[in-house]
Amino acid sequence: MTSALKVRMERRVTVIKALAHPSRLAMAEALQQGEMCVCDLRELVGADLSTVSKHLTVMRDAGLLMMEKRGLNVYYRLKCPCLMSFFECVDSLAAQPTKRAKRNVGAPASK
Amino acid sequence: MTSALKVRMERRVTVIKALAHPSRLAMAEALQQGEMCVCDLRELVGADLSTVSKHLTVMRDAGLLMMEKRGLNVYYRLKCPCLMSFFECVDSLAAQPTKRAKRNVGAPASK
DNA sequence: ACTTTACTTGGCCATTTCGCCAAATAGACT
DNA sequence: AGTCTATTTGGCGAAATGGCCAAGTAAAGT
Repeated sequence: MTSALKVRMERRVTVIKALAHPSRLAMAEALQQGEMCVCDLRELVGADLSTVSKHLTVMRDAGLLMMEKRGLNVYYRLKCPCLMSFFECVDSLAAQPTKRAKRNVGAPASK
Repeated sequence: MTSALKVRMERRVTVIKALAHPSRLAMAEALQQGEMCVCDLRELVGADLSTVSKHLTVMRDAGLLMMEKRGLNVYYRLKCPCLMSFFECVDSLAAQPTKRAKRNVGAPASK
């Protein structure tokens, strides 16, 4: 892999990895409706506040989110307009029951 | 997080994780030009053949790729038509220099 | 100034992912 | 039958990721 290609891929991977977790994905989807504060997002995913905060940091570092402190609350919002079509693409793949049969390869075809 | 939401997010995450690695991403991009055999993909990413094979398995399990054996070679091709617009979305985010200042900025250029 | 509320950060441990090597498999060739 | 050649699989250590607790920070209220 050439150095230039590698750099380009690594930049992409940073963004993709930021979405590669159920809680982060759920938060990203929810934020399509508009900004939310950390405590609302915490309620959505039901994890420890510190865990949620770290997830948000990952997404922010990747450039997915903006944060803004107003009063005691910190509000996050999406930075990109294209997540919707991205999710549609992912869902079209996720819908397929494509996972290979694991372990039991030699099983009799009883179906 | 409701159980239904969690399941939906986990399915998405499987697909997204399959793209969340520089080598896998580079292979997915290359496969947009058409099918390639494992040895070609190995040359592209420059890793051990066994490593490449495992990466391909991850993408296949996620439903991103189809495989077909012809003669001695195994050919992989993309299963989805929507990766292009997905990459455009990701790149639009990856282009921004949004990463917060990290601890060690003086990173080595490349290897 | 002290307290509360809303979050972030540090630390630690468990789990997952990655990449190499070595061994197994499968089709083609002799 | 054996022997290539192409690829997959098993195994293992190293590195990255995730989640909880505890401690730190910052704005607001008293």
